[in-house]
Amino acid sequence: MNANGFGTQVKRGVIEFCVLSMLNRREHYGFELVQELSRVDGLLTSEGTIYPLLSRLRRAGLVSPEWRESTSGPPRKYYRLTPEGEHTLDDYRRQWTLIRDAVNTLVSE
Amino acid sequence: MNANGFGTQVKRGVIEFCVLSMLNRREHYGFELVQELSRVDGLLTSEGTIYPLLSRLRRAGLVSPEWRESTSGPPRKYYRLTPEGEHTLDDYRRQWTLIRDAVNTLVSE
DNA sequence: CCCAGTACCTTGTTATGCAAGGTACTGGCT
DNA sequence: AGCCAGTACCTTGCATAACAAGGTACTGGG
Repeated sequence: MNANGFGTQVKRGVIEFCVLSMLNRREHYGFELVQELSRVDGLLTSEGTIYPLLSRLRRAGLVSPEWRESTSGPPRKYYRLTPEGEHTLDDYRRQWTLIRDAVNTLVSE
Repeated sequence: MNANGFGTQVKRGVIEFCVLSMLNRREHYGFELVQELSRVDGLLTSEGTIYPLLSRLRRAGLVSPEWRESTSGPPRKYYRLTPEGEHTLDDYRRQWTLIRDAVNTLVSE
């Protein structure tokens, strides 16, 4: 609960920020987000994190989903950012920069 | 719950990292930590965050407290890092660097 | 004499990462 | 035919931590 705790806690909110950014670049479906995030060192995540997150984002009106068939498996639910999602992403970018720089300053001494 | 949510969630764990770093530089008492952290843009925090955090750190053996009199008010509980605390701080530094760089990469496109 | 400041603490609410489990379809191996 | 791994969606329950709000106790100034 300690060795893993730090990563777990910091990821709170950071994951949401990352997902919004990825959806801003191009649309993704949930399973794809899990795989791409897990490939990044330090952001290992799971379906139990991403699917509820996507539901929250949809309920908040930040993303909109669209079912689409796949030739190689079950249908996929693609998500893209809404205008409100873009606005929120801008907000998060500012807050992330603030916090990141604050931490770097406090910690580098 | 959205405008403030991001900051709140990202701070989870980040605050612990900051406190450990500050205690590594020199000993601090709780009220002092609240004031110094609140002076930093983006890390605004409160006693309801810091005191429980210090208790957790003490129970985990990462910090050790020491009461000391003050000439200008109630006695203060000064905390300093234990050797185990220093070890944990090194760990957190590595994890923070990983996550910070991962987020910066994912987000800057 | 009260009120603001310093300094400690706790309780309850809320949010969210994650493990674990469930459904359903496809394709390959034996 | 039978089975298992992979793809893709989802939910429930647990543990954790930030924060608001409230409580205690001492000090010094108006």
